[in-house]
Amino acid sequence: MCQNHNKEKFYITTPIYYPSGNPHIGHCYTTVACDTIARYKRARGYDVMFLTGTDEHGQKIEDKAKGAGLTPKEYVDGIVQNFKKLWEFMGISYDRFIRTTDDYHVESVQKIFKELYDRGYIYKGEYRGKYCKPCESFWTETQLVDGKCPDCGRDVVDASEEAYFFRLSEFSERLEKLLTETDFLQPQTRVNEMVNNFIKPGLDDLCVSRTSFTWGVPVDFDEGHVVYVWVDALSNYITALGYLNDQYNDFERFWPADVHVMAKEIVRFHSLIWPAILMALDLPLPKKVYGHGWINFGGKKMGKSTGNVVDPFILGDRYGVDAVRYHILREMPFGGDCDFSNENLIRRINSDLANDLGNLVSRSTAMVQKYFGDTMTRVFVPDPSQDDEFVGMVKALPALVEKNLDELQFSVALTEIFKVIAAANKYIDVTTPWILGKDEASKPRLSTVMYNLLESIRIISIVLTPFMPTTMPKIQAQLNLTPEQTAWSSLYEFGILPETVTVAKTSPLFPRIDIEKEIAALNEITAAAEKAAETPAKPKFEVVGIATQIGIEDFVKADLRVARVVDCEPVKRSKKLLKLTLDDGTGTPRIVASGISQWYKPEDLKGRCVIVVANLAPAKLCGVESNGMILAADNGFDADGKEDVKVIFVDGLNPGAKIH
RNA sequence: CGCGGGAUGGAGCAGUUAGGUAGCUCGUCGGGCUCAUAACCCGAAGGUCGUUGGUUCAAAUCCAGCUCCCGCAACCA
Repeated sequence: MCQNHNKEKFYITTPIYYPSGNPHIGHCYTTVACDTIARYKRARGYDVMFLTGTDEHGQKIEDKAKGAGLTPKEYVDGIVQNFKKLWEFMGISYDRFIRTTDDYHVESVQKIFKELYDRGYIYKGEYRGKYCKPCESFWTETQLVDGKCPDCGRDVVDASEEAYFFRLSEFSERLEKLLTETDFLQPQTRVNEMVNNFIKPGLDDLCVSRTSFTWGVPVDFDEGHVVYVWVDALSNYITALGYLNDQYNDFERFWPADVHVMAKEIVRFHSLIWPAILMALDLPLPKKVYGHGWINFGGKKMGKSTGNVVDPFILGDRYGVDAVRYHILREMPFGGDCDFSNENLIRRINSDLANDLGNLVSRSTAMVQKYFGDTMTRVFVPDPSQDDEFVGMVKALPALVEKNLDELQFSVALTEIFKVIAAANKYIDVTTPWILGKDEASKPRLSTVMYNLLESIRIISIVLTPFMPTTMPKIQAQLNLTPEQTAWSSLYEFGILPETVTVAKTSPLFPRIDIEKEIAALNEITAAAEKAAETPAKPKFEVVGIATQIGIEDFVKADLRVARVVDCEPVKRSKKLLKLTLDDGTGTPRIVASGISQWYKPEDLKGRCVIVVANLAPAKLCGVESNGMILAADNGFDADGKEDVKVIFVDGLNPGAKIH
């Protein structure tokens, strides 16, 4: 338990992922990035704790499980296996994997919740919101669609439930200082967003318990309450170290975390809520929170099928896991988003990995064999005009890589490494070994040239190992390097490679890919996958359950009228709304906003007669005051699997006619 | 006037914090080389840096307005 305590520690985490679906390339990015840092830090001699895991509670999981006919635990057990399989496949060297359903975590969360309660940071209050009875869900005003439940489209009612709240508002000042006066949150651009959007308008206390679902950690001192996501999920970073549990005993050793890495959409929780919880517990704060960008597909967010094969298993199988790791880390700029396409992936593999790196190793080892046989002994014959610039670049590389990896700038680090690879290829052109090889007298000079090349390849292979942990050892094996000669500490000297070196030639490390054939093949896979996904989904119309019985007196309250659409235009700043001007027979134009722009264009509606709920209380939607509601039917799903909605048209009837 | 990010040669990006000859990768074209995975090296073409106006000797960079794209909008995990 006390081993390694003379070493400096380094604690890095991914978020715990939500297993409501299988892992995808976005999860891969975060995890591969953390893995690369973890490997790098281990190589530099740190005692590393690399944590990942899954956040398994909540309504959504409960629903998904129900849909699949499983218990929530059965459901997440399956998905979690897929996460673990993917991490193994991707070569992720995590030290610990936490599941929020693990007993020790549950135990700790209950204690943390109680501790916060005892300290007065959690209090019992009332959670108010809009409630949809059939869905048993609470919604905020802003989540409602046309004032209705975004899930089922039915009416919602004002309702409240008893809930516990965390006094987040008390931490505003300390949080603002933390964000604006330290480099806690990286990259810096995210700070403005947090401060302007959340701190300045004033932080509200946070609802941290629920009674509307049961799949979660029970509040042990108040039956019926379940700990809501924040305390449950965020605290994984300390419970996984043994905070308030007996499962582990590393909290003193590893906390505070050196860096929490995550995608930008959950930066808010990690830079506001999590520090506040820690402040309330009187615990040290993590040193850094790093929010990276997203992998997009042609500008679209990932998730839907876009004609790209993005299944990491398929890509890894076809091109090698290291190539996929390399590509996503190389492509993602610091702080920004990147576009992912199979074409770019293949291009990058061909140009960087096959042509530049793979071919460099191949031609270098081949020349040693050709001119010296398997074993070469260097006779030192330098030529400063040819050697010095190149050797200087190689010597400068380790420091550059370290600097950029310390700042999580993967893309820049790789760019620097590949500049040296390009310089090595150029060095071959400048020194023309094939000419030196023709004359026995120039063999000594040739041996120096080849030595410099092999030594630079040794160094390149070491700095690339955290990125490509499978392929680099192959290169090192070709040069017969010992562990001492591949240690990170051996980077700081040019000339570690023995004077007498034996090389082996192997098959290409990164075979070139025929881009057109490959894209065609991938498109076929995509098409097949889409077809498979579509087929069972097609006849998708489900009759939703009939709502609670009402009396005639309830029904007649609704005044339904025929109305003619006089004018219609899209609502600015809204994706779903159309603004309709109706003639309802009263002579006064009636403005109604309706969330149907996905299915109807303004010209589809103009002049047609619809049914309007005429006595509905006005509601303001995206700046438009809506007086009433158009009747429409949820018609299940169309051929593309998208929701289908049809407006009820009653063309030919008199505007104003009452319907009963 | 909700908040934030973006708009730079055919594609993808850097450069904008501290204004001073517009850079990288891929692609295209021409040349070189032949050790190598038809790869490597050199060179060329290609941009009024979204738009309008302002500050300045000088603006991709600073200021103001506008257009378009993307994301977020607090209890969504």
